[in-house]
Amino acid sequence: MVNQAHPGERRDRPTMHDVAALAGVGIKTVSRVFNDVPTVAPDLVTRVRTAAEKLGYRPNLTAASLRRSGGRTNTIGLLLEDVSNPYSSLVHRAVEDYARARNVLVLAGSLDEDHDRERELTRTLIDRRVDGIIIMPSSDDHRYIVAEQQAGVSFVFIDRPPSPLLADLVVSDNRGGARRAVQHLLDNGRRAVAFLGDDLGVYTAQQRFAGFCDALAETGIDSRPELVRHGLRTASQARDAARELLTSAAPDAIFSSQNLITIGVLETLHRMDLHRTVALVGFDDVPLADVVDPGVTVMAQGPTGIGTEAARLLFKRMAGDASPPAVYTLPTHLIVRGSGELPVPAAP
Amino acid sequence: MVNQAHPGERRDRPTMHDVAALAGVGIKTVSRVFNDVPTVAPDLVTRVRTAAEKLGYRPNLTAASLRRSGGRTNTIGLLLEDVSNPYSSLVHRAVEDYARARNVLVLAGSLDEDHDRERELTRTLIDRRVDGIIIMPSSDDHRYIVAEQQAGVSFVFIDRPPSPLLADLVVSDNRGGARRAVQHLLDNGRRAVAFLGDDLGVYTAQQRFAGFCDALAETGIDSRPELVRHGLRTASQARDAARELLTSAAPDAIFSSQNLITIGVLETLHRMDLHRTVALVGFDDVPLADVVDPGVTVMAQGPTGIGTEAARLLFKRMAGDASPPAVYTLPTHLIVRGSGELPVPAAP
DNA sequence: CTGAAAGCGCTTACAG
DNA sequence: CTGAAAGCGCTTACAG
Repeated sequence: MVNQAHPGERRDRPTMHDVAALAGVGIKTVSRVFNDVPTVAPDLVTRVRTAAEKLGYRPNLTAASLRRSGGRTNTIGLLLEDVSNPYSSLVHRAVEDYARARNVLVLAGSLDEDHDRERELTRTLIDRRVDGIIIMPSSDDHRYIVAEQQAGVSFVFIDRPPSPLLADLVVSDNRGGARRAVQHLLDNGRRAVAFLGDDLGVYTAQQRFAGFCDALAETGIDSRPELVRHGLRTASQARDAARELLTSAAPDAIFSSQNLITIGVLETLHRMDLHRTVALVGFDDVPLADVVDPGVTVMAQGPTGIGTEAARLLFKRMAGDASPPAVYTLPTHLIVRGSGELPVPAAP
Repeated sequence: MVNQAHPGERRDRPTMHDVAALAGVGIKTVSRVFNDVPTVAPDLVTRVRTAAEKLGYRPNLTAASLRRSGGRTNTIGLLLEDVSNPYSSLVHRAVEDYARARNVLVLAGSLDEDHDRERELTRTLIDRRVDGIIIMPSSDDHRYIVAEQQAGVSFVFIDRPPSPLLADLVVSDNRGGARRAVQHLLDNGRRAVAFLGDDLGVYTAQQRFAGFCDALAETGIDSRPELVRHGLRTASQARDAARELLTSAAPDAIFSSQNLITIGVLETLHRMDLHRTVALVGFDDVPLADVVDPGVTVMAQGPTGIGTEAARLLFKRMAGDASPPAVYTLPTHLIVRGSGELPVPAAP
């Protein structure tokens, strides 16, 4: 009778010893075969592979990494604001693709802008001995990474700088992109441009607000505090803030500094039937931007480019590059779709 | 002079031995302290914690799991169609939250509907000795998981059944949901309802098409092959297929069986200015569905519910539950927003 | 080219 | 309550 496995019956995993015994070789030979060491005699390779196949042997990579010089686990950590955020998840995919091509797996986690969670998750990743970490940080003090870097863990920051600047940073040109977005509204005849943004403590919000101010200053327009709203974190907060702002002040255009905010603003503009009157440019692209009427003009970032670049830098660091930390600024580009180019109503 | 760390200088990580030596205890005591064993004398706990703090000691969890009974790594794998797909990424977040609350980390990967990639990534996860795997499968033969289950790895499937049914499955009520969606179009006076869907080899596409047929049959409407398009995988393919279908046939309504397809169809309806004439109901919610005019009526699934339920089942299995595999069907719900309820034009 | 011994950083099993 | 020995499944360093 065949040794048929009984479902549910627990069976121990075979180890290198089992394979070695069945193949009639030493375990070191099994190790060589599974690590593709070329100097093993062909007939031994065959015997080992046959035995392994028969036993259903699979090497234990975590055990392997324990003794390996450098202790590399071939795993990297990726800490995002939220893995389900469209922007974050595109970064994630780019990092995954880059890593997978190099036989490295990605442990991803969401920080939700929580300082403590950043520390806690970083620590957890360290305890698993990841080889490197790509992080979209939520805290503003990163001195804790120094000890990890000395222990051999590489870091690359995304979107927001580590403080102090202890590791590479990959960012979009937030300030320049925001300036060009607002300039676009001004070029289209708008004069009372409102700003809706995230908490100013958030680096990107800060930079984009600075770009907003740059554009106004260059054109010689005074900034009007009643047209500015900070501290918006969700689409629904943005929706409410937009309604309040559109009711209390009279902007003729809105610059929304982030995709969730753009979505909230859009909802309000449509509800209040102002979508053909008040111009809108958003920072960061949004899904369906093409389908809404008018289409949403945005200053787009390239999450894929950011993820790929961050992964490239991380692997370079993991390979031993010890040059000083640098900042990599990626360009943004304007996608014109209609909402930013509405005809200005004739003056009364 | 303080022993200031020199940046860039590589420094070995302290181990339990180092902590034990500094604290003047055995390594087993250090182990007990870091595992919160309550029977350690308070002063020893203090000495160990102080020494660990001073050395910057962090336990090596991968080493710990090696000897631990059961060899648990406190890591699970999550294989999705694409981590950057809005639906997949919401499932991911739900799984992450459930796992994190239990001190378990998630290794996520994208399968892109590729059979080989499923095998390959599953194998990679196994080689890292994950405790369990949640998978949205792309292949149609899952006998390979039996050996892994016997070795103690738990599996839960999402969206599509394993074949044969070797593990738990969590799915939306695809067939029933599709039937109700199409019924909704029929209830609103539509009679020539078109179907746009993914490859029929994909389980969900199959089920949703069956639901489409159910609704027509119940109402006594003959199915018309010229109104059906299968094999659509991307938004742009759907966009083109919709244009071709709307040109060649004359549907008065469209049921799009998936979010990317809904997006493609929407683009075409708007471009051809048919969005107020041809009714639309999509399966699965899409972003900005509220903002488009008319709003997009959808039969929504709950990715968060699916992720949470899958995680709950996986942890139950990992805790030792050996009951027979079961199918968990989660309800879908109709979100009425306008596109499915357009007034029917008066007959000529 | 091959393999026996030692060791990676922990936990288990056991003795005191 | 505490610790010395053995072992998890591999790789390193070394001898033949």
